[in-house]
Amino acid sequence: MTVSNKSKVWYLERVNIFAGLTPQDMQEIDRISQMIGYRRGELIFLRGELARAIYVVKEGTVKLSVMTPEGREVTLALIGAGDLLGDLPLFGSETEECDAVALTDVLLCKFSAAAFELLISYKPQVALMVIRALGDKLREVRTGLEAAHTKSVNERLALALVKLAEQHGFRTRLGVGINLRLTHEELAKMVGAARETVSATMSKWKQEGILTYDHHRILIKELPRLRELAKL
Amino acid sequence: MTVSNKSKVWYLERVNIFAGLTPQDMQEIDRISQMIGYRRGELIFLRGELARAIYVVKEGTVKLSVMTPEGREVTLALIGAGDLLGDLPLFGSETEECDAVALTDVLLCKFSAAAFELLISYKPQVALMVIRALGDKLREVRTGLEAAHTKSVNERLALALVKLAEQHGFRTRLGVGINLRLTHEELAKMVGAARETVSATMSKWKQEGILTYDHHRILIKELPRLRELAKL
DNA sequence: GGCTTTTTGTAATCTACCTTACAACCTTTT
DNA sequence: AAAAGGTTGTAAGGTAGATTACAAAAAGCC
Repeated sequence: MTVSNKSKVWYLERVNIFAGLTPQDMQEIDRISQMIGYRRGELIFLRGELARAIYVVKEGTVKLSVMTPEGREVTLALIGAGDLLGDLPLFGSETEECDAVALTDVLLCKFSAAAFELLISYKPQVALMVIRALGDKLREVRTGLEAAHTKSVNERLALALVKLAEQHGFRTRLGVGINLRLTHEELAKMVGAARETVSATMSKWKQEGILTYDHHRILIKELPRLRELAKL
Repeated sequence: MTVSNKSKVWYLERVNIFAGLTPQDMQEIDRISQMIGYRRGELIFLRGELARAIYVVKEGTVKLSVMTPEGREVTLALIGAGDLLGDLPLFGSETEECDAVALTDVLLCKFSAAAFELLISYKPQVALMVIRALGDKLREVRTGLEAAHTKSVNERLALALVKLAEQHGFRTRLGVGINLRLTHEELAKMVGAARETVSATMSKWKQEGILTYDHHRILIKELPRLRELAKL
């Protein structure tokens, strides 16, 4: 599903990677990129595919995951608006290293490897922002690894929910809502746990009034208590 | 311990980040950088310190770790020759996010944040190599996270040893040696396990002839079998 | 060479969490 | 409306691996 090429600039202005560029620069970026939309559930790329393009997420969120040889899925990251997506040769890998699926309807800005590389070569500002974005990702995954090695499943779950609330949540009168239609199964894959354990803990927290959920929509009612539970 | 400033160029030539630069470029890098040595066990920086410099490892290996609030240490990565070290503002963080300790005697090439940023700004080639280096790191930590979420302690230990053999090992007639003076405690912090579990497994593998160790020096005798055990 | 400190080996508990197993429910399809 | 498929709640049983606890061995230090 390819979207009209007009007025991408409007979107691009609020993207991290391109922050602080002049309108002319934005038009140049507009020229060399292409807008692509995906529906919830659609596949963006698969592990092992030739990495021919890099994407910047404009709207929506993308799930990055890998399949173990035994067929278990592990979610490595959720990529939201303003983030980079893809493992292009530029980043040191010929092929994609993860599967990418649209978790919501998604709007992506697509660059060919060559175009992006060229852009970086004569817009050092963009290079710096890419470096910063990668640094942020690295830090986030490291936090996840630390958690996996030292925290209990419940602590990791609380941590994941806090992070979701911060990065994808929206304030309401009753608390922070998360609109990603995450099933307990999905949460389990994010924290590295069995779905049953996640269900048990979620329903306990629901009873304790820390959060609610319905139709795969989570509402965090007491974020501070969740923070405590995450030992953060 | 600061080392003489002469003839750094000789070293710099074999560093990933600066691969493919001209001799003039190397001299420019020589001019804006500073060589620093650390002894085994010395502290390079601590989490929370202002990140004022970035380092490129010339020789030796550095351990990156974090301390949990409860006082447990988690090893996040070993940084070897040619790698980047440090969380400078450029990467999106004002302060260092980890502790860095010299695991062997180490020789580092130190850049001030400003100098490095400037270097990147007018040497896009360097920017590309930095991006590649960060991409590699990211992929490595993701593999670790996947392992933490799906593999058993023994599989993770086997995996860590295979990686050590590949990245820090040297071939001998009897197998691949690892000269990092790693105690079982250190191995445990790398794979997220209790030291006792690591000791038990190591001594089992020693008896089975897969590896030996003595004086904290590990010799992998049957790398292929270790790969099997890692389910790789 | 003796003394202290660190590292290793091993074994007996104990527990968090996975696995297995259903039943109820909800959602989408026919 | 019924059927099929996916999601959730809950509980019993099993196990990997943490914890605790020592003793032996090695390494660094005086």
